[in-house]
Parts: sequence; structure tokens; C-alpha cells
Amino acid sequence: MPELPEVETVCRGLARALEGRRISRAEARRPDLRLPLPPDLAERLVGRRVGRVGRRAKYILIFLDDGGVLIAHLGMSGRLYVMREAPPPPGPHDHVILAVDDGTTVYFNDVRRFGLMALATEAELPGHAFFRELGPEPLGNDFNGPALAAALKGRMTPIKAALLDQKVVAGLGNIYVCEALFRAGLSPRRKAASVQGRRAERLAQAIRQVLREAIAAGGSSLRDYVQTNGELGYFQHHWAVYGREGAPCPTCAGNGRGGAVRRIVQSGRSTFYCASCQR
DNA sequence: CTACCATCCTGGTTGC
DNA sequence: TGCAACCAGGATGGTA
Repeated sequence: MPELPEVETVCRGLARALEGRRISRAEARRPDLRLPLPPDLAERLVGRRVGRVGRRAKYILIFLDDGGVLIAHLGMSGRLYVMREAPPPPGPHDHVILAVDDGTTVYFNDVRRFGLMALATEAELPGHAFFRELGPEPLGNDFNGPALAAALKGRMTPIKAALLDQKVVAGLGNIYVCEALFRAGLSPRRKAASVQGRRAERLAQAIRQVLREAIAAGGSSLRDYVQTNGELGYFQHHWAVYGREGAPCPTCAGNGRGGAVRRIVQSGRSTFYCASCQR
């Protein structure tokens, strides 16, 4: 669900609520998520002070004062709610509860239970199965045209599928891949290996630009996603193609070509694009 | 290696 | 209105 901008927004909300605070209560209410919760989750959290809250790809990293790290992934429908006042009684999808020493409570809620929470030590992170094979952070300093071109070299798969592969670049999902390809003027059906040189440069910059704008908007709210304070992100109003099948293309509607946004299915997922200005 | 597909689970939306 | 089919932001493991 949530892609990089939504996870980043959640991280910032969590950082404000948790950094420097001591965990006073932890409760695992429903441990049978897709990856079962660690049986000792609560006891390993209670009494720990939270250091930094960070992010790698779509994973949230909550660093603890004993060298431990609480790793959270929202899957497709996960949410983290920060409540400053007395929280409502937990519902059936509130799987983990954390409370800290200033009275703030955090609920990890996930209707579909594709999300996860795991524990590791800071030292284990680089070699951890979650992170070992991840590609570069798209907003990091080492992500640019040449780096993207190198990752795409030799890949016969469509560029759309390649960008969803977290080994190529980390953190993109269906929405932002569609939007980035639109901004770069590249067809989602184009062979990944053909995106080299100027095209790769253009695509790398389009990815960075759309992610930055989405983060500034608090992410996109579609069905499940809300920020930690319960507010909606509003980037969904800025989508050029995603979810807009049949709508006039924002680029070529005005120049007389009158292209419309199309929906196709690639590797089982919807792709939205303009066949007239994406080549 | 690479690519495609099904699958995990639940709820909201759509169409008859 | 009722009900069934379909669809959804992700990740992975199996198969070809």
C-alpha cells in the first residue's frame, strides 16, 4: 500500500511522537500477521528509550537504547496512529499497542495483515534479509541517471515491472511508478534495458521529483492511508494518470492530440499511462 | 538468472 | 435492496 512518500510521512509523525521517549507499555494483541510477531515483542520493548526513527525503502526503523531496532512495514493496508490523549478501545485490527512516558499511545492497525513488525539489532541491519538486496534510496545522493541505467542494463522486462522491483530502486510502488513514467515521457511497456543515457537521467529525475512533491503533500490518501495524526494526505489530487482511466491526458489534451489516459494490466497490476506522449 | 503467476487477508465498490 | 464478483498501495515463493 503505502509507498515511500506515505511511509516517510508516517515516519515523521512517529519521530515527533516517540524520539527520546521511554516505552511504558507494549501489547501484542494479534500476533498472527503474515510474518508472526516476535513472541517476546512486548517484553523487549517495555522500558526501552526510543532513539531515532528512520526509514529504509518502505520499512520504518525505530532505534532503541539497547541496540535493538523495531522494524515495521505497513504492507498494503497498515496504519500507525499516534494518539496524544486517551485512546479509544482497541478494535479488531489494532494488532500492536505502544505507549510512551508522556501519555502518547501508538496503535499499529492492519486490516489485511500483510504488514509486519519485527525486532533486530542495529548490527544485524545491513545483512538482514529485509534489506540485503534492496536497491538505492531514490532520494539519496547515489541515485541518478547512470546508477539507474546500470540497474536496468540487460533487463528484458518492461520498465514498469523493473521499477516495482525493490532491487532496482527501493520504495516505489504502483502509483509512483505510473506517475514517474508519465513525467519522464516513457511508455510503461518499453523494455527496461532500453532506458539508458538521457532517458535514464530523465526517469531518475522524474522519480525524485514526484516523490519529493508527494512527501510535501503528506502522501496520497487512497482508501486506507492516513497520516499518524489521522489527517489525509492530498497528493492523490495531483495524480496525472494513476486511477484516471479515460481522462484527458494532462500533457496532450491541450495541444490538439487529445490523448486519453489508458489502463492496461502488466504482471497482474494496473498500469495507467498516455500512449500518445509516453514512448 | 529472469519472468510470470498465485497467494496471503479483508473490506469497499461495482454491476446485475 | 441483495448479493456476488471484482479490485486494492506489497512482497515472496514456486514454476517454467
